[in-house]
Parts: sequence; structure tokens; C-alpha cells
Amino acid sequence: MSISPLHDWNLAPSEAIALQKRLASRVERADRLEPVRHLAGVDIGFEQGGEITRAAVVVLAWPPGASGEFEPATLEIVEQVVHREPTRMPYVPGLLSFREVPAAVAAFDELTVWPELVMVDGQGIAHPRRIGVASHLGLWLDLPTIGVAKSRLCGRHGEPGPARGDWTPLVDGPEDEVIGAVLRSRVKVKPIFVSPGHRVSLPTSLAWVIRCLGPTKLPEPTRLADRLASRRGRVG
DNA sequence: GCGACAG
DNA sequence: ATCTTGTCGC
Repeated sequence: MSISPLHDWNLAPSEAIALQKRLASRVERADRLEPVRHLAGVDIGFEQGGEITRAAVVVLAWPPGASGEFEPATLEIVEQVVHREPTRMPYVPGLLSFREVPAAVAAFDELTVWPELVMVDGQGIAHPRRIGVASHLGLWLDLPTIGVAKSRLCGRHGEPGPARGDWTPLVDGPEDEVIGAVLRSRVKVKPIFVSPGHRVSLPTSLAWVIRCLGPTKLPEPTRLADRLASRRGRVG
């Protein structure tokens, strides 16, 4: 499957910021998704001191199947791809997408099964210019995306309740605009930050992340991609 | 000028 | 993100 490029990725910081401001208006915050049959998780890892970028995509079947009587539902892995390429940009807070999206898009290019929804390791609109890596990737792939981050980039929030599934809004700006949710995905564990990426609302984003929660703090799509990208899990 | 700062 | 030993808990 080929994806048409929308711009050149080797930009100076000021140019990247200007581009984000233009692209932000194209990010859709209302639900516009097809029935989900395949869900994907994406994450990027690095090798050789950061010289090599590893993009991992894991495609899971939906709905989940029961692994057996009294066993929890399991998300079956339909396909996995690992794409390696030279790293092109350093990490700059707020400009993460310019470093990670190219490799992620290349990995999606190798998929034979196209998902209807994607969970990305990082922020969606919970970003200074409302276009984090999840939103940016969604724009490029023209797919609904949800951002699932392990820590905060911007915004204010209170402490979510102690129960699994408890959450509190993440707000930002002078008007306290709601840009995401701080979700307690596991009891007694630091919460995760969920935000709409592209073509998905916050309620829908939260619903999907919660229904994909497995035994660990991260939802299964992101957890599996994380494992693959950091070469802990199976080989690519 | 002084912090804060996804991965 | 990645580099890394030991340690706490189910």
C-alpha cells in the first residue's frame, strides 16, 4: 500500500512549528471511523545509540476471542512489522512526530492488513499546537488514531481516582480546553495520558483504551508494539 | 529571566 | 528513547 507524502520531513525547528500550525487545522476531533475489525498499535525504538530508528506496528483482530472458559478475552495478533532506517532528527519536545512518523509510515507501508483504528505511543491533541505524534500520524495515514502516552507533555490535571478506569480531564490554555484524559489503567500505578489523535473524540478514545486494557498499565496494542520496538519481544 | 519538556 | 544492578512483591 502506498501513502502519498504531504511534506518533506527534514525541516528546521521553526519551519516544523509553522507546519504544525497549518496541519493542526486538518486534525479532526469528531468521530469518523469505520467498524473496527483490525486495531493496530505503533511504537518507535532506537538502536546503536540512536543511530537507527525501529518502527514497530502490531495489528490485532477485533473483537477479541476467548482463549478458553473462564479465561480473559485475548486480542489475536494478525500481523507484525518492524521497519529499520537511519534516524533523521534528534528528539525535540513538541516536535517528536518529525523524528518518528516517517519510520512509522514506512512500517505501515509494509502491512498487508489495513487497520481501521490505530493507537500510538505518545500524545494526540494533548500538544502545545494540538498536533502530537498520534494526530500527525493519523493525518498521514488518513486513519483514526488515539494517543496513549506514559507521561505529560502539556496541560493541567488533578489526580485520578484509585480504581482501574478512573480518570480526570487534562486541560490546557486560558479557557481550560479539554485536550485529553489522565487514566488510571492499573491500581497503584502512575496513570497514562489518553488523547484524541485524528477522527476520534475523547469519549471514544477513552472507551477504546479501556476496553483494550490487559494485565499491564498500557493497552494491549501499544504494549505489544512497545515490546517489539524495543526488541524485548519476538524478533522482527 | 526561570522552569517544563511525549519519546 | 537508551544505558543498567539490585530489589520488592505476587
